Amino acid sequence: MPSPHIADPSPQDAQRLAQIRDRIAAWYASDGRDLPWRCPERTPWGVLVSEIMLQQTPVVRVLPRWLDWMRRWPSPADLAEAPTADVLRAWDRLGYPRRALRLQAAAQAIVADHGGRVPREHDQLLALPGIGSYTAAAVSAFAFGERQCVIDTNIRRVHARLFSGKGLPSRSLTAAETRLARSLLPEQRAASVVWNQSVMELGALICTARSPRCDQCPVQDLCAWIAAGRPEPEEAPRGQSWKGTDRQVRGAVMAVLRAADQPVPESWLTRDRQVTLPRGASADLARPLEALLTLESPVEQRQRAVDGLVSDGLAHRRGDRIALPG
DNA sequence: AATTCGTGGTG
DNA sequence: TCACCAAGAAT
Repeated sequence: MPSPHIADPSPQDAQRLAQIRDRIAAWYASDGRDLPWRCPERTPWGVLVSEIMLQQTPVVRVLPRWLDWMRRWPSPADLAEAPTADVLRAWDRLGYPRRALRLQAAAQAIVADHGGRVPREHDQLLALPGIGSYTAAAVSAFAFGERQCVIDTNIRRVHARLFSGKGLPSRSLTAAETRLARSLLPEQRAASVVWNQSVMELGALICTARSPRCDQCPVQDLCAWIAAGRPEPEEAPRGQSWKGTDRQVRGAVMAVLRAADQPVPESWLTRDRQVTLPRGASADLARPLEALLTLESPVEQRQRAVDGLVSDGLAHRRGDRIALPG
């Protein structure tokens, strides 16, 4: 039964922790992915963009969007002055398009308050729109090499299994988890960066949520969860509702607006089962519009979704038509 | 603390 | 097939 190394770890625990660090670091050096936001030429801005895009979004989906984005807007100042419609279209289908809005707002704040350079300190990053506790720590650590306690979903899962012997972490981050994570973080800056990065990568590639590849894990023999016989997770995950919700309609409306090269009549977005396409509608407009119009959602729900997008700043009303802002 | 917010791949 | 899941943040 491994103790959680909170205050005064025993020599045994200290030795086990040192082994864990070394092995995971060695595994990361040989098996870690070669991602463009990890290459030596990366910029703090590139790291920040990647962290925002990667929120709740798989790496494979982010890769092509990140490459285009960095070529088009290689600095915060470039993004700051871009038309919002361009930003939302470049975001494409990464999901949660409010992130794109906040990323641009963050770029504008970086220009206004930090001379156009991404700040390196946690508190200053945290003050930027769309940047929370995780992203602030991640940018500070991965872009600037600072010693930060990074806690994301991967790291939480590895900690839960390796040190706490649980199948999965609880739904929300607890104070005990944060304490544990702090106690595990190496004192030296360079070592702390490697620890953050390598544990996160282990969670992403080996210690996965669904079917972990324990046979490939470098610390299999040191894992508290395996020692406990891989017990099932305690609380069942709560599903993310989607079908028949406003989110589904918001997504469909955004798809139409992204594809449209001119403002779209609001009635097309809200009338139930309207199938007549606008005269001269392009093929790009027709496809998502058709998908939207066949959604079995009440007219009132569609109206609510449109209103929500407008009030969130993701869409703009011009008379009875709506379009992307900017 | 519990919800809301997109999108698409997958076990 | 269909929940579940993916480098969370804001409220």
